[in-house]
Amino acid sequence: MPQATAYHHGDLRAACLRAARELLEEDGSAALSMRAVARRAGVSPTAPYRHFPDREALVSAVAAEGYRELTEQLAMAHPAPATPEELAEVAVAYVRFALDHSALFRAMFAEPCDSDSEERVAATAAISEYVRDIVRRAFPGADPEALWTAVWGLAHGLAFLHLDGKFDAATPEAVAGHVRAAVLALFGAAPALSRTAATRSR
Amino acid sequence: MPQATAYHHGDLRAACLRAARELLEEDGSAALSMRAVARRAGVSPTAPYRHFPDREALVSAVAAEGYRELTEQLAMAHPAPATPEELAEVAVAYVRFALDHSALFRAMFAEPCDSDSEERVAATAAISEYVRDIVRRAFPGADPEALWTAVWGLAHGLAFLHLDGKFDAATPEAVAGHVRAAVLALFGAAPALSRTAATRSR
DNA sequence: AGAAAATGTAAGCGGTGCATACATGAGAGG
DNA sequence: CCTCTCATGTATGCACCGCTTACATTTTCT
Repeated sequence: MPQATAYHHGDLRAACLRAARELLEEDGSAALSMRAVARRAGVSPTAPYRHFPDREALVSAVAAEGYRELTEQLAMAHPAPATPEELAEVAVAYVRFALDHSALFRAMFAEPCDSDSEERVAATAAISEYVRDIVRRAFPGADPEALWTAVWGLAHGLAFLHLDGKFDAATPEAVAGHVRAAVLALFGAAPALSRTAATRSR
Repeated sequence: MPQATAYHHGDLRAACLRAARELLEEDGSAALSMRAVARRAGVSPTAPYRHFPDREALVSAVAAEGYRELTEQLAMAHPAPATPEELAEVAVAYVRFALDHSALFRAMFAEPCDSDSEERVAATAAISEYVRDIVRRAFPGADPEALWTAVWGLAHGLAFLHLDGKFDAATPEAVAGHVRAAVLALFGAAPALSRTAATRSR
């Protein structure tokens, strides 16, 4: 571990990540810039390039942090969801994370990424695995590959649509209620749809 | 309608929109810039500002076009979907649109927008209405507000996850099969989940 | 101690959004 | 027909951006 001096920072990489997170939390609308990160870290504009080859690498690194935190939040919402209500709570946690850390969430999913960051793909693989396990436990009989995709997609889509202001997101409670209702409606309506389809095919 | 001369363009606003669309289609990774649009339209760098107060206004205008086109594509996939298979086809069309016009789709949904564009909110309202109507027709008994939200969210989430390379999107057929399977799995698995929940609650 | 590698700085290029001031020409009022 | 007005174009300039290249400082290895 390097020593901190007047000239050398000591742990600039970590300082950059911290600065980037702070900037994202403070101004969710502004795009993250290398120079702003450098300023925040109290260092010359080009210093961060010693630790991140380009802007995308920095974004990928903070995104990877975000993936890990999101996974934690989901686990905290319910350790092993099995009922529709419990699954809905996990979806609520997913959407809440997106709204509470909107800029970070956008960095994680909305920016085009070349997926060249090893740390990043590992973190996304981890969250995928987590959702997959939930679904496998909850739906022993179904096709897990198709179903975990659908569940993740549902939560992800609701998160993005809320983020973009397509739905009312005035209060956290309103959002939670909305997401819960949507998830439960989809699960609850499926039998009705199947019945309808069966009736029509007669 | 103004006349075109050597000095005055004639219909620069439309030319800017066309140029913006072309740039988005050509290089889906680069961010749309006012100056690039101006160059493409063969006009000075600041000329577009006469027709769009800022970059966001231009993006909103092309996004509004995108919403209308997306709605068309959905209608073309199936005029009045009622069965799970038909609904899945609409979802496939949604995801295909996102992948075929990835930069446009990102402009429509991934960029933070202050929703100050009247044209834009009207176009999003139209697509919302379209999905709502589909769901109302297909699910006469269910809570329409919650359910159309869920259906849109599902398609939207699958689109974004594919766009971000979270799933294999090598061929259009693979994507279509994936989306179809996900939608059908969610609808098909719901009864199984209910049964599981009922069993556990005993 | 001296060489080499790591990590910082300084300067500069071409790009961007956008504000401000100026140029052009089309259409309305007389 | 002439002039005035104003919509629509241009020119210029500022601050910011990502990133490169060259240079300075410090640590570490031999």
